[in-house]
Amino acid sequence: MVGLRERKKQRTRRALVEAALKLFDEKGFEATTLAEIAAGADVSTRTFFSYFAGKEDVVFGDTKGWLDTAVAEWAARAPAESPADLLLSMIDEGRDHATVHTDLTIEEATLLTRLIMSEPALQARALHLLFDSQLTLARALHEAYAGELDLTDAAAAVGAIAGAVKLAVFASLDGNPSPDQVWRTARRAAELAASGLRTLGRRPS
Amino acid sequence: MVGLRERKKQRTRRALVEAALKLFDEKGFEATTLAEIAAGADVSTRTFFSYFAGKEDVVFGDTKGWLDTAVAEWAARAPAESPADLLLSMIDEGRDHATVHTDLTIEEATLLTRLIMSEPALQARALHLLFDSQLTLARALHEAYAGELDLTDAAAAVGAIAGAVKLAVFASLDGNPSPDQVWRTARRAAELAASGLRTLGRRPS
DNA sequence: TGAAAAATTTCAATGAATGAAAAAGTAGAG
DNA sequence: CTCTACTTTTTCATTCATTGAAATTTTTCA
Repeated sequence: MVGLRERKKQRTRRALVEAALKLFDEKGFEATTLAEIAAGADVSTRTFFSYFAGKEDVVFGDTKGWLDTAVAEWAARAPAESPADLLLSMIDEGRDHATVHTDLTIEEATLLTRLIMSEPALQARALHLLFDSQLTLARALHEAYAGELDLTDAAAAVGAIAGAVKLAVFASLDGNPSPDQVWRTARRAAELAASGLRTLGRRPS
Repeated sequence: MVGLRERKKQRTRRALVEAALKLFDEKGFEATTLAEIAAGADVSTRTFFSYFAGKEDVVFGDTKGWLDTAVAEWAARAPAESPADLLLSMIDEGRDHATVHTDLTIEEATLLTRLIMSEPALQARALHLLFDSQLTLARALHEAYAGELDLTDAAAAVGAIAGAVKLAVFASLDGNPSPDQVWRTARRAAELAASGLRTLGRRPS
């Protein structure tokens, strides 16, 4: 089923991503022009746009796609657990999910992180992506726990966990933590949000 | 100290904002060109950029400025209350703060909300703005509660409250709520985050 | 092979954003 | 009032992202 055409397209796509990442790394996101990326992948500038909707999309690849898929899967299981527990287990499983559904090397992942951290445009895009899936998840939970959880509360719950994790992880990123440390930070933040902030105030671990 | 020069600049700025808002309302954000905005304010296109860094900035005005100011003020008071209470009181006071420090009519505010809700680019920008001040606030809290609250926990706390409020409010916006209802939603979401999500699961109010 | 279908390239335009130099307007001294 | 220093605005020219359309090349398959 994977004819020459498909194979070629995949190759071109990868070439574009690699060329782009290389250039972004070397000269920065802003300073890299689409013309250069296209040249690096040996295609015309116009062709770039039949693979990606814009410069930023090279960086985020199919993030939206698998975020939506993951959200749908989790939501489907919802009724089995309490909202809080479900949200927590998502963090844990997200870890595996991420490693499986992403085809990036550690180096690439690190580079992407650095890029997103430093480029405002990418940061904004990332936040937007995250926000959208939170909304999707909230709606899904609202459906899943029909009658027990109104949309606003579902949104508040999802937002609280996601917000806690997001900000905690980001804040911790300064110290160049290992992926493992990042996940630990995420889990702690999620626990904190689930248990309530009132438990705060004294020295944490 | 308010010579002709200053007055004129303020007038031009207001003219630009008004022209832009009018056009955005009529034809949408994307469809409006800078040339049209400039024409509407009777200045050259180039002049637009000496007032705003870009098209999006017309919409957000000095949001970043007063967000930062507000954050600084709140953080200064921090040691007086527990982190959770401080965060909660920020919601309440934010309401007054917003009405005082904003020079928009209700109609304009409504229009801006609609715009931001519908234009992805503006949404992304808004999220980014919010994110930045959360980070600032988290750092400020970390300083304020020196020794008692590590940065990651501070970030988690701020992120949880802000995330809950953000998503809950956004989700509730579908029903064209009154400003008052919006603030109530915000407060409920904040309470929820502060008390912990585990309190969820049964019918809320 | 020889189309039909799909992808790529070329060409042309629009619109945002920015730099630089020329032109207009404003403040203040005399 | 009027000249000069200082600011702002306007013009002009350019770069770059993004998009549409037509022409061209590739791939697929009967």
